[in-house]
Amino acid sequence: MLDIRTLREQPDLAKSRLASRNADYSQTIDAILAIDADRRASETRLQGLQSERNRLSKEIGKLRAQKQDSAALEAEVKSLADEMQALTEKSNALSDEQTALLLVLPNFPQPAVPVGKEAADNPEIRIHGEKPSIANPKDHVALAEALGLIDPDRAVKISGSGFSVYMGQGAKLERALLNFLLDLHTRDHGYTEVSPPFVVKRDCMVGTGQLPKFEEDMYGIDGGGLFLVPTAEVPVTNLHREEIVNAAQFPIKYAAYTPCFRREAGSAGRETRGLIRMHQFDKIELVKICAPEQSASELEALTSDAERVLQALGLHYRVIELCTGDMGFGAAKTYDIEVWAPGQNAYLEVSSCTNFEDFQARRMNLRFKGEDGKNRFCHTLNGSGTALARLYVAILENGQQPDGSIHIPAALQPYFGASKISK
RNA sequence: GGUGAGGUGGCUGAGUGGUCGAAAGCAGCGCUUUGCUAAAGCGCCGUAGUCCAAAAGGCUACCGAGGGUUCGAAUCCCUCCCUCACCGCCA
Repeated sequence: MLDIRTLREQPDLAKSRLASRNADYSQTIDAILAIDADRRASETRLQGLQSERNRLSKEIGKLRAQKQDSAALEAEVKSLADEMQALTEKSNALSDEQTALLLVLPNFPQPAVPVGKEAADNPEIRIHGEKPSIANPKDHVALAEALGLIDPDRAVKISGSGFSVYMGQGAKLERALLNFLLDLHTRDHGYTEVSPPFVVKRDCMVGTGQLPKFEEDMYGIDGGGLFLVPTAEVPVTNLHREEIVNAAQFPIKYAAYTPCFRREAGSAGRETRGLIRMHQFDKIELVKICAPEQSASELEALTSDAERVLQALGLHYRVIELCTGDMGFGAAKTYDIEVWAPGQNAYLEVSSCTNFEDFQARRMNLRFKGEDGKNRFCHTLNGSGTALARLYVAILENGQQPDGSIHIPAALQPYFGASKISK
């Protein structure tokens, strides 16, 4: 959520900073400012009446204490009631309206973020390793089915399209990856492991920015009061919502595994083959909470931590920076990490590392006490470390051998218990 | 799920209709004094909104949340949430 004061004091600057996103928000900002002015006028008037009421009520108390007649004053206070009631309702309605609009306004991209409209405009920041030379690479679906690692048909039978079932060695590979990733980040990168609920309240979804704007992409349950988590970002970042955290703990670093549930509404037919885009997938998420001054360098470190996953597994990847038009709703700056998948002849996004600055913190009222004693909003960041299904795709497609077996990267072998998968 | 108790400022905890944003203690900050690894005294010490060009300052709201009664609500009434204890059920 953007600061209403910024919008009020520098509306033109605010409009220009949002102009590079792929929608025009100037009308929304104008609407917010009109509501804000109306709201404040109503509140000022109301507060004047409240003040008058309070003053008269104290007079009444004094008169009664002295056994004197207070009927005239009581009538005067009563005469204020109708206008006070009307102003209270108006102020509340305007306040709700203002908040509702503020919640659908995206974050400002950082000034240095490259301006662009779509994915093709995202600059490549760095590239690691090289594409392996594999003659006539098979794709992961063919490889996995041949080895019995997944069972797509039965997944559809029990849950519908967009779900997967891992079987036998396939299931064990998934479990090995989870343990490998959590160990890597907690042991080598200093993250604290968190195992959160997979269901969260609506307020949490608003806090991290999934709601109210993207409800159609979420799985709501219990009449809309609870949601299946679309990413561990939601429960983990919200752990400290409505808190004033101790700045001495900064940067707070959490690593969490959860399954991720996404409707993927509107993306039917896109990248739907195999494990690449699903309604449920596993992911290790890295979350950081820090002071504003730290967030820029923490984003670089976070991205580096996620890259280490691919380096350790010997996978070729590249890092791109998202342009203004391609960045997520709450993002101020985002790096995507894309791993090479020979069977797809394409790079697959396996991690998205984002600095949200104070956008989420303001929504969830997450603060710390500054050195001057004032409460300030924290900065929040998160990044996948990494998504599992696409990493799984990369391991199968990069590890495929001419005999149909799959080579398991050395770093993963202690977790998997074997150096290859074969029939 | 049942019964009972309870939710007050960073913490403990008083307060059952009026001058209570709220006693007191602890913690924190500042000053003073004496000195020695601390003590005493004094002062300050919640959050948010709003008014003012800004500062200073004023005003309003907030005692789990939301409604209601009243001239006036931390205090009375209703609904809900949460915590604790015991019982029931259960992986």
